[in-house]
Amino acid sequence: MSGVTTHIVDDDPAVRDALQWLLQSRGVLSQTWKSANEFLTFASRDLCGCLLLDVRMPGMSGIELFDRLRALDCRLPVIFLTGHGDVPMAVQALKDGAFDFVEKPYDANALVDKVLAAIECDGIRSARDGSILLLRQKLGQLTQREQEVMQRILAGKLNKVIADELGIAMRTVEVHRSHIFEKMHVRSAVELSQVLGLLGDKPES
Amino acid sequence: MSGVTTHIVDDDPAVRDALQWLLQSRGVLSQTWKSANEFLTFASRDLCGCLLLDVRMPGMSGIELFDRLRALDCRLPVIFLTGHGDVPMAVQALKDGAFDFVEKPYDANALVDKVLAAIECDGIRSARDGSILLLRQKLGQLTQREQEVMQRILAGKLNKVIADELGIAMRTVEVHRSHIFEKMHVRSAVELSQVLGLLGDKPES
DNA sequence: CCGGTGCCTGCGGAAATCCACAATAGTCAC
DNA sequence: GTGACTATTGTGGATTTCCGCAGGCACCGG
Repeated sequence: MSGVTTHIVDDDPAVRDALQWLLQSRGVLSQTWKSANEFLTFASRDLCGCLLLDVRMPGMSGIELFDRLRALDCRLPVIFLTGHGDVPMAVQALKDGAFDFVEKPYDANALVDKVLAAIECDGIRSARDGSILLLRQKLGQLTQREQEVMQRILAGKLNKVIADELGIAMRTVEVHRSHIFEKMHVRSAVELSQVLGLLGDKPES
Repeated sequence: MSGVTTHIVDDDPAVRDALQWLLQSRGVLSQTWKSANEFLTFASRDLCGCLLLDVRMPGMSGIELFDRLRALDCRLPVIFLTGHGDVPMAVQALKDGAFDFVEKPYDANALVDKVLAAIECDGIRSARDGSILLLRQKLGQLTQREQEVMQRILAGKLNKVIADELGIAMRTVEVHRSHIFEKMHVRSAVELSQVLGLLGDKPES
């Protein structure tokens, strides 16, 4: 597990250093990358913190890196930095889920504030993602049959009906039911439906 | 109930007419307003469609109108139109929840597409808002006591425990329970918790 | 005063849930 | 083959839920 780190991707060494120094002066750990590709080889789903991304770079652009990260299911909040941005580009980036879009030259204090906000936002997200992951893990422990039964329990069906639908004895349904509760760490169908409520919701922020 | 309408707010008559004509040519009904104030007197929570908003206007600016509408709980998706926009302004608007931010001169086809997207988005939102409203209405029909009981049912407590906590007989709890199910139009505690799941979720889109 | 509503309670029974104990059978890996 | 896991079923009983029937008490508006 890599800690909370701000990843800086920029082809200009001076910019990288300035940003790293700025963040360090405010107590924010950071790591720098010379190109989109370099970061991409390192990127994974479970990074924590945020990403400061230059738009215009030789090779892969920041925008393209952004898209690729999304494809890799990397949900790190992204703050774009650019000296040659225009409104449509900023709008598109934000609509695609970027956290912010800042023009160079940037205001140091404001930028740090944005980074801090992004980090906090990511903390919330990753906490929620964690509990969802745990939930999926528990769900994965369920047998095929148990999942079939669970689905019908959540539909509010009586054990008798479920047994009928699956062509098995009511007693068997009861056994599955108790196994489900045990594996999902809940003690009633109500709790179960509440816990599973998290899954259906869209992961917006 | 006013139907799905695109509201155009711009101080320039030529722009208003051009936009209205453009939208009409693509089958989108619209209504025009000469100023932010004029629209504000008309605005209400239950408008349907979208809002095309000029940023720079004499008197109240589009941004300010936007803020006021949010304060009035008017959730109409807003597309900003401006000839003098900059990146920070666009970023701020989008982060505040604007649907889009378009520079003049605009591309006619692209703009109409954005309007259509906004209208569709609003349709989804208003449908969800409608069901939430209905839900709150049903909740409002519940007696004080019934709400207390419901809360404990959702906590997964047994009737016996609930009776104990409220200092009443178990039979009474049962009566409340059945009244709750009846008023909420559900037939089990599981359904109840699922229906109420909609309320807890943030209304993002 | 009377009717309506909300809140509370008891009785008794049908139906459903929960659970311990006990057992059969198929699959799969070691 | 043996052991682990899964699916299945049964018996029997304790507990809980659900519901109709019946009644009491308080408050409030006509």
